[in-house]
Amino acid sequence: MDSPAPPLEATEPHPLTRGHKKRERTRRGLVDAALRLVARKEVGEIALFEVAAEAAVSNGTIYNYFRTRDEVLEAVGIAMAAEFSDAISVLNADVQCGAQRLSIGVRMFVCRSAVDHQWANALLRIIHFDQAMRSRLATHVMGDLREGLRAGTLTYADEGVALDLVLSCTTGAMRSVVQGRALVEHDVRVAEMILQALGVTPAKAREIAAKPLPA
Amino acid sequence: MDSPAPPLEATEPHPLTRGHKKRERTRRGLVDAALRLVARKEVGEIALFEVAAEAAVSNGTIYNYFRTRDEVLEAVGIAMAAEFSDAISVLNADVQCGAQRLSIGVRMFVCRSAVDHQWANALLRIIHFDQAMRSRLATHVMGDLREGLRAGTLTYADEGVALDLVLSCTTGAMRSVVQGRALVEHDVRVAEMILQALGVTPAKAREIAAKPLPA
Amino acid sequence: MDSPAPPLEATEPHPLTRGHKKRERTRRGLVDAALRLVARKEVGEIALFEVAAEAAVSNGTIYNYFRTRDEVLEAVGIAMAAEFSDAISVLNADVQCGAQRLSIGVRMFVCRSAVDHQWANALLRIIHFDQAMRSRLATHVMGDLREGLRAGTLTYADEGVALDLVLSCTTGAMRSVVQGRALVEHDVRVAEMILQALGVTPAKAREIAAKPLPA
Amino acid sequence: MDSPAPPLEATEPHPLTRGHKKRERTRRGLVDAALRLVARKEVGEIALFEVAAEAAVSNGTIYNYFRTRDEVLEAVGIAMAAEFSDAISVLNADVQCGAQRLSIGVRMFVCRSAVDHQWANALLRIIHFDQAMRSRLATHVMGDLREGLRAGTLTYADEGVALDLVLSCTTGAMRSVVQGRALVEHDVRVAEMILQALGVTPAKAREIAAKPLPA
DNA sequence: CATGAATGAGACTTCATTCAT
DNA sequence: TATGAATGAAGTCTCATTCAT
Repeated sequence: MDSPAPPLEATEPHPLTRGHKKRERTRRGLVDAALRLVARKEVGEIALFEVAAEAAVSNGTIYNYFRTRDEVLEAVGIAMAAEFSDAISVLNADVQCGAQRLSIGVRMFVCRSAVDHQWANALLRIIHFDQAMRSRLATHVMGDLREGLRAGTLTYADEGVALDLVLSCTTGAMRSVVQGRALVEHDVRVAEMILQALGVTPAKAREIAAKPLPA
Repeated sequence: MDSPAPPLEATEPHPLTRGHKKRERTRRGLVDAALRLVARKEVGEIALFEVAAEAAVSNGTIYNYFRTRDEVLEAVGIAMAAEFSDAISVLNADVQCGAQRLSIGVRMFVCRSAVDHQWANALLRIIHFDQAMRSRLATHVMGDLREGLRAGTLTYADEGVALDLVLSCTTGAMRSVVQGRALVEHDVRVAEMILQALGVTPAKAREIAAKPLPA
Repeated sequence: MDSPAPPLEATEPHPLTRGHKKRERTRRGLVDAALRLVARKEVGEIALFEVAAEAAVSNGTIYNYFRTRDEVLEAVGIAMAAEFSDAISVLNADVQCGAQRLSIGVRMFVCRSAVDHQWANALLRIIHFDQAMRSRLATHVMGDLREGLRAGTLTYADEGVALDLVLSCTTGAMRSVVQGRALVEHDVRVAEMILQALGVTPAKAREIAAKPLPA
Repeated sequence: MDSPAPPLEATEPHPLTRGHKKRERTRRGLVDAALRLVARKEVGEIALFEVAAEAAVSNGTIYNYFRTRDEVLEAVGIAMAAEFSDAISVLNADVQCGAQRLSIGVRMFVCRSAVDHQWANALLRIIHFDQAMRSRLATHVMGDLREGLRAGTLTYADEGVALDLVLSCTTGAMRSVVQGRALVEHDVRVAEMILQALGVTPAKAREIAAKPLPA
């Protein structure tokens, strides 16, 4: 996956085939299996026959769906990215304020990490090796940053640096949580500091960060 | 970033042997070779015969110095850690203020990344796979954080979260720089935001972050 | 090159079935597809799924017509042999003299090779791997040789050696032509030398070889 | 080996290494093993692990000497070619007359085929798949042809066609012999016909072909 | 019959590690 | 101690063949 990543939407090649229902199910099974493995071990250590075994299919079946090992891992990245987009869209539903949205996003990621270590590990690993994943997340964050700037809630010198900060701190916190260094209200603390870094006053930051998460 | 660089060489078993000078040189050559490779490719992709070739020794020679592949990589981590200690010691020389020291540390890491991508890549990769490395950095940062808190310059709710933030943001910025997203005064911007996150007012943060780096 | 083309179709098991027309068409499509592939690559390198793709049928369909990969290739040999019989029958129409018939046969094969490389390649490959093909050609040649001997036009010590010579030289020339080493009147030159080898005087050989080919 | 065959002399990479005696022995063992296999089965059917087994080395050892499967087969072609050059040089030692040399060459190849089927099979297979081999043989034959033409012993319209004829007939005869269709004095008969094809009168051809072979 | 997903044996290749020299 | 040949387990990928739909 170091390769220049062609733009692969990749999910409706034979929409009209007969057995295409089963096909999609198997493919999904393979990607899910791979995701479970990514959650457990380093990407480079995953053998394809493990993926096959985890998905309960034969060794060669993988190659009915992916031309190469890298294509499998790429599909994993894409799948996870899709999930994020969904998850994040839900969060954004009602909230208008950019700073608030940021806070909610950060906290949701941290909280989910605490609850679902597998998910968090998979995410962290994929962000590390799949550049595309990073930029997908960036898109969402960027929107919130700009909204906050426009509304005057946020102040920051450079958008790129701000984006970096949000992403790095969130993933850093997720890693901490996964590694067992979670605290009470870890999510709130992290969000608070991020907001301060983005120019929100400590008091206001504490207030925004403390708001209850949407159900 | 603190503490007078502890002597972390940890590898003088036979201080009085005859060929012991040469032995150390060869060993060092191997570790350096490995470091150069780590700078270029993912740790998991490095083959031992590449290390041997890079160090211009034979395949089997490696096993006169290391029992296993992992031991080689471990040594790489230790070597890099030693270098940090050196690098950081220099920074510590004259500055007393914790916030100031933090700022200088962050900026030095970011600046060096801009100048020496190989170094930065190696560091980022090693932090990722070698847990020990991370805690070594943490020690230094922690000292500065506490000093800042004692002096009243910094305010933060939780030390662990603050530590995470400093480390994540710094490595995040390094990654950005390595990937070509560097800006003018990137280091200053990042330090500024980190200070704000740690409770320093925007004005004061700007002032501290803007101070010239020690030669 | 002799004998009125024996009916070598050998594959009419159910002559009265309903879908039997279509069945034969599909089968023929498969064999033709295989032939096109044989013309392009070495027999051992041809994968069945390529045959299926080339014939625009599904993977498994092949097994409704052939029990095994080798059966497919065997059918290819048989099909090509049938074609030869046809091609050669045409030549036989009017000519009586064995030497003349030989000359015409050789020249036709060489000329067609120049015009249709695919055909030549397929033939050369099949002769190489399918022994049956070789003996089928031999039958035709043998007749002409004997006729020539009886008529006193040809003189040769051993029939087997003469046969070898005719076949080897003809296929050798075909290979040359396919590989781009064709000359003007290549066919005539080759026929001439073969006739000389078979005891025809140079002058007479030249005369026979130069006769125009039947339309 | 379909690739454009780089000019590989390939036999003195590390002439000064310590264990290079053993190295050469192992390499030779591998090529010999491969040759034995080529004599038994089609080139495309030879698996590398068979070569390893035949040479009594481990699977991976092959890759200490060859980068890829094709390189192994290429080495086989080169080895056989070297042997030919040697064999043929010996024949040429004393004989001056081109026609005579041709006759001797053809007969030696046919006779050796009768005695050593493995050798013949290997040669036939390699000529078929390794174009370089063919041109190497051609060089020798060409010299004799030209000498014969100059001396007036041979008469032929085109050198290329004559070359084809000599090579095709000789290999054709070798194949016959290997397949058990050998006759008494097969070699003499073939040489005789080839000479006739090259313009030698039947009487003279018989005389030249019948000369005893050099010890 | 056609389809094409699934199978699984088997091929190629890599590489950490051992060991005789 | 240095060398580098040998090892063999492990992994990636191909493809003939089967079978439920």
